[in-house]
Amino acid sequence: MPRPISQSRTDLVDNALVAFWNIGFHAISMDDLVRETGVSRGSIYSVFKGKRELFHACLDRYQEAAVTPKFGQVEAEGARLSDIKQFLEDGIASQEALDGPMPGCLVVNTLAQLDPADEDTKRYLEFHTNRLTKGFRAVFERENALTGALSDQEVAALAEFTTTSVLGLWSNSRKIADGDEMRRYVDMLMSLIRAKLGVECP
Amino acid sequence: MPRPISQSRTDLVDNALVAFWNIGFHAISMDDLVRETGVSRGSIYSVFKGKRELFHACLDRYQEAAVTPKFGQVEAEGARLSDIKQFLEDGIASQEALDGPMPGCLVVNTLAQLDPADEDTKRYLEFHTNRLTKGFRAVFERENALTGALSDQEVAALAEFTTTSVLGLWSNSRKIADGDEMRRYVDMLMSLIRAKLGVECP
DNA sequence: CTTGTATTGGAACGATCATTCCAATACAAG
DNA sequence: CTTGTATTGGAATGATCGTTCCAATACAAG
Repeated sequence: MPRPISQSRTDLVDNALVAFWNIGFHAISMDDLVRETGVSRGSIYSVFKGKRELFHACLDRYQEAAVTPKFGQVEAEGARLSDIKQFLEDGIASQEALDGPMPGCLVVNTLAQLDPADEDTKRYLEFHTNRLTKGFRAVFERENALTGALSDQEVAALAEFTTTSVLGLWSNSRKIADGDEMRRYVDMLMSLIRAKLGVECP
Repeated sequence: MPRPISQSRTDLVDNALVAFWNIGFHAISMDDLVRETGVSRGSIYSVFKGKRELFHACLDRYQEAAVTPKFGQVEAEGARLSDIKQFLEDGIASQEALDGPMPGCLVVNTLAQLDPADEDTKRYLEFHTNRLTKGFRAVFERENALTGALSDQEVAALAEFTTTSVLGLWSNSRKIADGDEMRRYVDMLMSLIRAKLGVECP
C-alpha cells in the first residue's frame, strides 16, 4: 500500500548528506538511506544512478549547505583574522548544539577512507581544501599588508598550514566531543597565526 | 589440496595491519585479508574471534611497529624540538618511499569512520593521541624551562594543538601525495612552535 | 615408518549489500 | 468522474559480506 507525497531532490540530498556525514560512505547502506531520507528506493534510483552518484551530490550540497554559510564571511571582501576565529567557533558551536556526537567534517571523514584510485571523489576533496586555503590566504595577505612581516611565499605556506590544521581539528572532533578542548585549539591556532603575522592580540 | 607452512601470529597481524591501514576497516573484506596476509580463513578465526578483534590487534601492533620506532626519540629523555621535526620528517619520508599512495595514519583513518558507540575502538585512538600529546608536552616543557616564555597551561595547550595539527597532516596525506607540501607544513609548524616558545631558529 | 597436531583450501551458511523491477497507489489535470 | 503521471512499498536479483565448518594435507614427534 504505497503512499506518494513528493519530496524534492534537495530534501533527499539534505537528508542523505546528514547520513553520509555521520555514518560514512562505506558503513552506510541504501536501506539506511531509504530510512533516513524517507524516500523510497525507486525514487532514489530514478534520480541518481546509484549510491556513489548520490554521495557526490551530497559532497556538492555540503559546500553550499554547510561550508558557505560559515566560511562565507572568511571569503568576504575585507575579512580579518577575527572572521577566521568566528568561522571556527561557529563550526564548533553548531556541532555542540547537535544532540548526538560530533560528526566532524564530511570532507575529512571521506579523506580517511578514500580509495586512491577514486579520482572523481578526490576532486571534491581537493576543491574543499583549495577553497579553505584560498580563503585563509586572502585574509593573511590583507593582514600582512599592514605589517609586512612575511613574504608572499610565507603567507601562502601559512594558509596551507592553517587548512591542514583545521582538518586535524575536525578529525579529532569525532573522538573528543569536548567543545572546550576544541576552543583551546582555536585560541592556540589564532595565537600562533597572529604571532607569525606580527599582529597585536586584541 | 591444502598446503600448510605455519605463519606466526605476528606476521599475520603485520600484514593485516598494512591492509587495514590502506583500505580501511569497513571497506576491506575478510577475503581481502586472507589474500593480503596469506593466512587462511580457518587460521585467522582460530586465533581471533573475528574481523573486529583482528583489527584491534592491528591497532596495538601499529603502536609498536609504526609509532614507537619513530616517536620513541621524541619520548626519549632529553628530546628537543629537533627530535619532533625529525619524527615528522621521518614519517613523511617513509610514506614517500612506498611505491603506492600514502596511507596516512591508521589512527586518523579509523577516527574518521568511527562509530560513536564503539567505545572499545575509541580507547585505542585516545591512547594514541594521549601518547603524542604527552611526548610533545615533555619536549615543550624542556624547551620552556630554558626560556620561561609560557605557563604550564600554555605548554599543555601547545602540546594538544600540535597533536591535533599532526592529525591534519596525516589526514591530508591521503590526498596530496606531495612530500614537499608536507615538508612545508612541518617547517611552518616548527616555526610557529619555536616562535611561541621563544626559541631561536637554528 | 606411524601417529598427532596444526594448518590448509574451499564449501557452505545466513545475512546483508547495491541494484532492478513492478503492480499498486495517490495526486494533478482534464 | 476519468486519465495520466509520479511515487510508492516491497519483492527479487546476484553479489558479497562475516563467519562456521571440515575433510584433506603437511610437518613434527615418536
